[in-house]
Amino acid sequence: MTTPGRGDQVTASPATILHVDMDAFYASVSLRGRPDLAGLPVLVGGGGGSGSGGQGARGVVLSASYAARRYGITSAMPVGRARRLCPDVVVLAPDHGLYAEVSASVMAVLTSLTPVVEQTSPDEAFLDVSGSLRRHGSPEAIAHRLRAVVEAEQGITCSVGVATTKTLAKIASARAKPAGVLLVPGDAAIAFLHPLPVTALPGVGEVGAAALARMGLRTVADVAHTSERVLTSVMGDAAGRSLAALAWGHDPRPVRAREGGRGGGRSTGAAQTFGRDVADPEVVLRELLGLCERTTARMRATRSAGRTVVLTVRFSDLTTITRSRTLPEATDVSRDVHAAAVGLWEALGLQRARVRLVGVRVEGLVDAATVHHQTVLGERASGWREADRAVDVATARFGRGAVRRAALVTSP
DNA sequence: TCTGGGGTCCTAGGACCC
DNA sequence: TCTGGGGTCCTAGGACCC
Repeated sequence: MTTPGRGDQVTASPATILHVDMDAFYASVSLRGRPDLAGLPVLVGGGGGSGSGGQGARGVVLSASYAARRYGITSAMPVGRARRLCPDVVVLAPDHGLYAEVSASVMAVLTSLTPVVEQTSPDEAFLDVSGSLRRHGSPEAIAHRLRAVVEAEQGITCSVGVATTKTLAKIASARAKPAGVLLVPGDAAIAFLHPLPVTALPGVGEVGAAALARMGLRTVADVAHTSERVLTSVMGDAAGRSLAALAWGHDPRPVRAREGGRGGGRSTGAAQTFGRDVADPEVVLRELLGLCERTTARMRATRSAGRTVVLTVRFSDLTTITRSRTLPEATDVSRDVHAAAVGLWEALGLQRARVRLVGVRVEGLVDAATVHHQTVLGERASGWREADRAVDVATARFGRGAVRRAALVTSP
């Protein structure tokens, strides 16, 4: 509790929410093991095109070092374009196992400062430190300490925003980069927020910004002084309402500690861009089988099952369609998902279409334990579930690809 | 020689039920 | 025997985020 001294503006709430964001996370982690590359333009990315033919030309930048950013290289940019911007850029393949390890270590540091940690991605988290002030000092002191500990223990830097709400803390951490701490006290929120461009608000991307610009709205202040009715008419109901609130710093969402991060999620899936566009349906179908197995293996590993199977097809002109089918009961059986996906593919009736990408997702995930398997009278117990388990066990022991469906084994 | 892969959330229309 | 409107489910597409 604060002791109200003279002149203390007793404002709504103190700034006790922290947003921690690792700086150029994947690139920084990969560079730890390569001191010879320190300070050089480096990007993590590429890969891509494990499908038939072609070679990594279709990769994008996952993360770029700050030296690389000075050449205009940004994440999500095609690697080819990055190379044109900076011919000397060093391209490293991603190491997701390592990133997961470092991420867990960083989250452990955060959890040592407060139990209220909400991880939102491998390299970002919100903290509510209102219960930790007596033990660890002011929110700003905690932010500086956390930054120092992460850097000392993990050899990578992060930036921290400190504010009264999640959105303000997130905007602040972005403005603190790299390796900084930015505190936005409650009574300074509007002065901080209003001069910023609308794209500073989470949820406003290229399309949203263009729509707002057509009405002459470019800064957060412009949005703040526009009625919610007008905003919803341009941006849609939900986005308009949230925009009207965020522009005045309002954001009631609490920081929610996640229980152990167990296999939650509402959907899961996999997609593959071919190294070269594919016209042969057999190739597409073979890829589809692999994608279904990858997806359902992940579901079994997280003990989830789902009912809606979604097929995604992207054509050579980049137009993308989705088709979905909802099953009578949730499943994690590879064969069920595959059957639905193939049914959706065949219903498209494509003739000689040039396919760039296929994907499979399963939506409406629930805890697999809650799914009751009614066996229809007279139907033989299928055994496919047991077959999947056997594959999972073998894969765990011998690695991915140890066991494959006959259709996946390409003959020489 | 453009634009990956993993997700979340929202919208909108039609079916269907009350 | 005219017909309002709400709720939910399903499907398709799109914006956005990391």
